[in-house]
Amino acid sequence: MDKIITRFAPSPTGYIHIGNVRSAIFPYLAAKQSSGKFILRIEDTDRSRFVDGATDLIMETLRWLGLEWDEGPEIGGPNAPYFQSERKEIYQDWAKKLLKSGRAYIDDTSSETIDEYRKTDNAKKIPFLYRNHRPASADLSPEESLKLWKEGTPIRFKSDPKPRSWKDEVMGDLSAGPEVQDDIILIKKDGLPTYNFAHIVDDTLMNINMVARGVEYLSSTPNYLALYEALDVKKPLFVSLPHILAPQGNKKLSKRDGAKSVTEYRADGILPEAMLNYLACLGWNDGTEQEIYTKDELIERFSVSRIQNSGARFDETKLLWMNGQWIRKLVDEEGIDKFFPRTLDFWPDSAKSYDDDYKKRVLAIIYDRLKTLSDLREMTDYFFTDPKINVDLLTSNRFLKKLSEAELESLLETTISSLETISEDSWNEETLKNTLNSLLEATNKKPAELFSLIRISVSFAPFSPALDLTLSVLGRTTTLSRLRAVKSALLLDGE
RNA sequence: GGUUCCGUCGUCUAGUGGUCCAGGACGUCUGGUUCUCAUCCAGAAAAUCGCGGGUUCGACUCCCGCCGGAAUCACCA
Repeated sequence: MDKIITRFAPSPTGYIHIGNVRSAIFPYLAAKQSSGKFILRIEDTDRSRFVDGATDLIMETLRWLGLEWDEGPEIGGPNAPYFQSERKEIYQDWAKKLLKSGRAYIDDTSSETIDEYRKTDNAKKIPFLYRNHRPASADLSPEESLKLWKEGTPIRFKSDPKPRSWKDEVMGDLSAGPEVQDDIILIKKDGLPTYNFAHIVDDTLMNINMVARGVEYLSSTPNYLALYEALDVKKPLFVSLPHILAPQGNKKLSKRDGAKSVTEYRADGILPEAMLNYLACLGWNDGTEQEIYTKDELIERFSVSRIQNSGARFDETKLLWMNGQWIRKLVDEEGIDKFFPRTLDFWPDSAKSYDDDYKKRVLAIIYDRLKTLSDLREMTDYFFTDPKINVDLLTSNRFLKKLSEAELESLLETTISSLETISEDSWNEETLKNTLNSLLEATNKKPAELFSLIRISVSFAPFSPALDLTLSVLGRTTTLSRLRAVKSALLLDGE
């Protein structure tokens, strides 16, 4: 297979959200699969939309997802620089080539005049095409144009409108008529190129042979085709990526509908593995029924031809499910010790004073009910701090409400004395399980009653892991003191 | 408005003329796992394959028309 050299070419206008990160993921997978190259190029030719720090945000996102680039900012490479703003002369040289071959012209028509053209055409109900209004300078000889051009004068492409057809790896065979081809701006008044021109120059220079971008570029492709021809350079493979749709409606997901940045999900406790997996499988599948893929599996199975050609809706619920799957997969495969560092930012404040070893023990019994790492904050508080005793919660429990407070108190008394017989050294899951079981027999209570009582007394949480595990991690001292505290509270309440 | 693209369960999708009265996953519901919540397991409901014609012995799959949705029409990318 030919090596695929491709690129992700964002504009530094803000963060990357889930709606546009696919145009990084898919080309990355294609490049890696073919042992090719994935290049990061920053398209910062529009200085009015430039946002400070956006490039860092973009790089951070790519790195978090594990999409390392082979050439680009901070890494360098044979085609540096990778910021378009630093490549101005290159584009101007290429534009001059077009001037020289008569395929471009200098044009200082004011935007007011252009607006007027547009208005009159609209009034006449004919589609506005700039090539119907070419200025006199379009007829200048190449030598004159070249001599007259100076920075500050825009350069326009002299289009060659005719029916064009091309192949898109996702959409299939496409075609468009001459009516969509026009004299597009190559070099702007500020001397910088437009995207339309710059990306073709850069892609050519960087030997890029596959261009993946959103479907919004589909309608400009005929113009690009004309440019490739006029420049006499090789065309890349075109890959059009359908949009990701917002949760409601049929519009593409955008920041306006509150599309979160990819890294915001990191703060929410989403694993990069899950995010990559989810995003890759949104609008792509390998034809099997597999749902969970590692990055290496994605690289191995990926194919552009299996990218869906209609838009896909972003479904956070499924992402959450997938994240839970990944938490379990990673812990089960790599163990708690290796997984633990990922959880560091997500423990409740009350956990601060506890050592890693204790937190790991908590994690080991709780991880299989996490959907996100941030669930840790709500789910583990009682392991680190004594819960607030709430007698009502206890007495209104559906299994306990048929017992009187006196009965509950005496049950607790029995439990305490029974647990006291376990020494500090033998306080573990197994002993606890046995003790709890004999307690069940001795008291002649249903597990629903006895275990609910103990569980609630010790946690006052809506749920907890299995009782023997919970008590074993809490430890002898804490367990007993919490049970005693509830017993006294019950006594007080009864008076 | 012109041009282009798209159209299978609520959602993501499998499906390239018969093996599909349409399969999987998320979500929902039910049951099981000594208490809870979750996991896990078992099961259920859920798509007249956008609509209408045609081709064919046979169409979700091919052709035509229509409808619906989206994208684009910048000295933005």
